[in-house]
Amino acid sequence: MTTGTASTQAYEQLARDLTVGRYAPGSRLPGERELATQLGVSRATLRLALSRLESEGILQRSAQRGWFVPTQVIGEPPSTLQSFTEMARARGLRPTARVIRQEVRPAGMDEAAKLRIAPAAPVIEVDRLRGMDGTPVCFDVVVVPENRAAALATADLTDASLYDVLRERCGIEVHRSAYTLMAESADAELARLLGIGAGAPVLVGDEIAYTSDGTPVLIGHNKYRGDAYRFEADLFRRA
Amino acid sequence: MTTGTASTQAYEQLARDLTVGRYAPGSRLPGERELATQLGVSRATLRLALSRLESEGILQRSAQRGWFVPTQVIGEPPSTLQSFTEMARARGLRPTARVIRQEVRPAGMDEAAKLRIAPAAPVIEVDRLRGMDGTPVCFDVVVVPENRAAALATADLTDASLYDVLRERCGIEVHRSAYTLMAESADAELARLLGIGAGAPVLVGDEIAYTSDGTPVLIGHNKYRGDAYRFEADLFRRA
DNA sequence: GCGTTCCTATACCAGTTAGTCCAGTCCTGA
DNA sequence: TCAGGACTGGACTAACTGGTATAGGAACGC
Repeated sequence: MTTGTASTQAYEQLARDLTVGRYAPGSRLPGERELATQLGVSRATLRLALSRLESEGILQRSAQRGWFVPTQVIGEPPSTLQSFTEMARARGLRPTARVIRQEVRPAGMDEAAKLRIAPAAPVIEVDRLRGMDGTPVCFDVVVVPENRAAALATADLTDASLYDVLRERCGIEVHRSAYTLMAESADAELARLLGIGAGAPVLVGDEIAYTSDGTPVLIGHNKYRGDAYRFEADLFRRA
Repeated sequence: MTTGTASTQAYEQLARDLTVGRYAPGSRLPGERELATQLGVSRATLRLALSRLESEGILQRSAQRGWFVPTQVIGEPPSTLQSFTEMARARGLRPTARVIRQEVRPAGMDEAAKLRIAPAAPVIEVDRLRGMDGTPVCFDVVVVPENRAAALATADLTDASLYDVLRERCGIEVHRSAYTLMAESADAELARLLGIGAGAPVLVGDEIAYTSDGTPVLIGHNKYRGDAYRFEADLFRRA
């Protein structure tokens, strides 16, 4: 006989069976009761071995369904709206933002149409230079109706997430954004702000953000350094 | 697997698919039997998830007919996968495509990884110059595993929709694509093909397309003229 | 002696599965 | 116009699943 406790032996036997390919990836193992009988241990002991295999990622449990051999496939994230701030943090970088302009002014005709407000109704415009770890990456213009987000006019938006401010200070929860992306060349002013050469490629994103009831609440216009930013999304094909 | 019961997982998966626009508003979902298979749960479990979605107003049931996505009052179409061909037709333009290269070659290391095939396994590469009404708009490289789409190697892809050919000739239905977009400058060769100046901005899209069971079937690399193409998508914020 | 640790055995619970049967809906072809 | 077949969701059952709790036996160190 071998050495070790019964649960360790069961663990090792299962690990062997799995590496040897006794159970196909994606398949379900026999039930705990049957497996325990096969291995000659009690169910409680078997479960210790199974839990150990799960903690090592060799097995996956699914309550009331069974134990499964993992498939190598990892699920990709669905297309999701991620703010610049969140994106930077997800990459372990510190998001920064320098406010260049922050003022209340009358809405232009197309802005009013997009935001479904009266022409020349007051809007707040915030221009910011956004970066990661201090390096400028994006020039960002945001326009919000003043009657919906008055607090934004005076809030300190330096290094802050605008989405966070909208949610916490104005009670506005962005749910969906219609995005348009295109490639342009940087003009002299933008090139200076982003620290790139004039004519360098920039990724231009236009956004209209909506709350969950479909009300437009924000117009965004972002110009990203072409060499420092990517845009990712999942798209679905209709059945 | 993640956490929670199977029915909760099915519920969450369906909710994700719905917010992300996998099923169009007003459309019918696949039958319960097929949907259960797709989600890897039994029909009874699926029905728990469906009932929960119904109680939240996310789905509507119609006995003996099917499950329907409620039509939204407001809102533009959600992010949906639209081929170049479809996009051109939707704008009343005639999509064109000139085949520049069409060959079978061994897959590179990263291609093999993305397509989950063996390194150096044969793949079909198709390079095309695509346009609308004859004006070149996009240089398009597509890589597909040869064992899944042998017919593609010999098909005439001039002015054809590659997605259509994949579906009709190879039985491959693209369901989801992971997209990455960035801005670059055109090099001399690309500038010549697209008829733009060297250094002009181009919108570069990288795509990995999957079937409904999550198998990667296609790598796409598209370079669009910055002044002739926009990319549109709807993004959703996680609940 | 005692307590600890590991193991066995048993029982019950809520969730899940696969299967069957039914009635209503829809499409197609005579 | 009508009949039939294919498909739909609705409802139900029996068997099975892992999750949990319980009680008791066996080996070991002190």
